[in-house]
Amino acid sequence: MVEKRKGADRDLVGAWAKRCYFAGRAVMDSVLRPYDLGSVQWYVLYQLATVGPTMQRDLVRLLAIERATMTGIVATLVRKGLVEQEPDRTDQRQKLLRITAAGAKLWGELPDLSFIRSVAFDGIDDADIAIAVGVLRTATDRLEKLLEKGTHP
Amino acid sequence: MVEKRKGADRDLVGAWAKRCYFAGRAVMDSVLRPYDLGSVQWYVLYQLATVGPTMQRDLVRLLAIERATMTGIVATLVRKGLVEQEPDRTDQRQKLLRITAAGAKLWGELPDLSFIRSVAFDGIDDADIAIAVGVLRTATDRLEKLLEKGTHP
DNA sequence: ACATACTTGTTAGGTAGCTAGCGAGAGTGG
DNA sequence: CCACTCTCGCTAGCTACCTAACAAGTATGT
Repeated sequence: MVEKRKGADRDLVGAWAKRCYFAGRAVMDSVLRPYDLGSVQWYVLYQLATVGPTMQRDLVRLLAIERATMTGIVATLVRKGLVEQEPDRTDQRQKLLRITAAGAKLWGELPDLSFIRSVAFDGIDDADIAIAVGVLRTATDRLEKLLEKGTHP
Repeated sequence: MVEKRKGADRDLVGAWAKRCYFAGRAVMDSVLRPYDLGSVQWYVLYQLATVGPTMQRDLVRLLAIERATMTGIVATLVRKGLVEQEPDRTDQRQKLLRITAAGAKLWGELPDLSFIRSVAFDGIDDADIAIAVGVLRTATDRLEKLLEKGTHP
């Protein structure tokens, strides 16, 4: 009876990964809305506020998004006056990102977001969470490799 | 040594859920690009081709997206001539979606996408997949409930 | 019968992702 | 030294997600 439809959950991992991602982002967005900040903008500010000035291309790698996507996010933060962008002295192609005084002030006013993770995962067995991470990581690796091969003749 | 940092994986579930979702969508998009179709457009076509004419608001519920998002996706499919949209006779608010001849023809030419799930999950223990689904579902439920309470005073 | 409330879809505007293609700067081989 | 290639960021244009506000149609309560 347990074997009713073997592997039926395969169909669901992707769907739930999507819904979980969007649910988490929705909570984050709703907390950040009063501050007129998006979730990825928050992450860039987090990096610049807690780690320090960072090269734009390093942030691209950290967030695992495309260069073009980062361009837009940085442009928004610069437009709002929260972040400064200046060319590196030795390599003029790269740009260094630095939080501004206004950005640091806003960062100080933002609420702590760690409650989101608590709500989502408190009480769930750590071993189960480790298994979930393993499944997602394996699937992602395989899909990303497939994509590489497919596009790179 | 295993207990090094209890619950460290909590920080990762969200990140991997996101990457897994985007990796899957990227593969889907790259297969569908030659046909000038996006992943959600594919799903709408799938529904209309295999199940039959469907009310727009039912599709909204099936895909768990907002009405406004669906408006855009349907508009694109109508513009391409793949789908027809007509008001229901008894309830003029609702709109019925139906695949067109051109849509059915295109549907017949599309490749099978099930290989994506095989690549992602083949060889992974079914029990582990079930656990992953459980973790994602639990976290999603809690986040969605939190959001409901927060926005609905 | 009519005011009120709910449902459905649309419009407007914003966030976050993508590809394709360009240009400028930096590195490399002949 | 010059051509070639690679890297980094930007632009343009697309998909897919969201909220907020509105209009039209339906349902409901007095």
